[in-house]
Amino acid sequence: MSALVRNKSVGSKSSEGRLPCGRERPTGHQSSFSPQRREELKKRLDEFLAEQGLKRSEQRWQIVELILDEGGHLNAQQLVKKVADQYPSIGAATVYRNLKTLCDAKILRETLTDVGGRAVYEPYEDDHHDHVVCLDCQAVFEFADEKIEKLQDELLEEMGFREERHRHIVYVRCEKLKRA
Amino acid sequence: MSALVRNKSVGSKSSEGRLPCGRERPTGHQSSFSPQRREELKKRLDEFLAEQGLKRSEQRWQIVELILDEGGHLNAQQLVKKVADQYPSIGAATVYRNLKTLCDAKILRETLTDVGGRAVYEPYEDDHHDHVVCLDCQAVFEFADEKIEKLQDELLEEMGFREERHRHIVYVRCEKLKRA
DNA sequence: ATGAATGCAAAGGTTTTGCACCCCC
DNA sequence: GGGGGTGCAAAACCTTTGCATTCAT
Repeated sequence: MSALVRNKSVGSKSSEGRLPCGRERPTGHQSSFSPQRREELKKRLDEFLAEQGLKRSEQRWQIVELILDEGGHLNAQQLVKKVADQYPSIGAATVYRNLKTLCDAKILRETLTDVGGRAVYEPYEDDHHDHVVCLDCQAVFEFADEKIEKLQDELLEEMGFREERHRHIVYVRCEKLKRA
Repeated sequence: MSALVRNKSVGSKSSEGRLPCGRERPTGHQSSFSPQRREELKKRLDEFLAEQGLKRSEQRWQIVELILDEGGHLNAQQLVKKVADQYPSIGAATVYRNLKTLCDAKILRETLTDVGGRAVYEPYEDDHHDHVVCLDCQAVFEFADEKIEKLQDELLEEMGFREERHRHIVYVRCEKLKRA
């Protein structure tokens, strides 16, 4: 089918191979990046920092490593918590400031997929995709379908608008997952 | 076409027939409810309150009237502000508590269409629709398309999920509106 | 040494909660 | 009169900002 499905991210405890709700992850799930991808992203950040005259502080890299460990979608609070656990001396303000920098560097991008309406950060990629979010455990999956996008654009055109960007989120519940 | 387009709501100053950005509203826009619809909704609320053993306080009805005046989508802060303007003695907590009650009563429903990621309340209706939101002026319009919904459900099915609910928001910008 | 980055704390903004008082049924 | 509702203030949250200090270059 036309659906490009990449279940590659998840909520708060990625290292254990389980969803936040305690279930096994769906097969095919990538809980963190390949070493190559990690290096690529760090190199990209390095270049950005150099270009912009910004600095390579230790905290910056510690935060980046944690984000890369996570491998997928996470929101600011999750990251703040993760950082507080690993590096108690790093303050929340630093995390927020670095999230902003990482978005500027196009290492991350902000999307609004969170159940509570908060921003979720995901690895920046040029391809577009939308999200499936579990209302019970906050796990986030991705989906993409050009047919839907095409219909949407035609519809907006008819309405006299032009899409700037969009967000299409489908909510599901753990208990009703047929797999995982 | 299959698109059911009902441009019936808008941001903060509905009484003036203009969008928040100062433009004229698109033709066909309904800035508030018909007297019949208002009565129907108030009756529905009345019944709900009676059923639940809740009370008909004056403040409750004042808030409801303001919501009905608005006629469309508004978020909690907009309502708090509106209430503070009209009835300075009503506190914000009362507004929030009543918003919750109105959702329970299925007079309103919560959707997450707001640019800042905050909940927007809209009249509860059994039909489903999605939203077009202007990033510049926060105006909210509705759209619906069964073809998109059908594709979406098929796709989710393929992924092994079952939709609980969804949110599909297309963002546009005032400067680029071809009409309005 | 110069400017960026950090940590801390304070301030902002939004929503929730506790509690005494009020008032609808 | 009893329980829901209100108002106020305080508390909870999350995020941003100011400022002195530290650190990278």
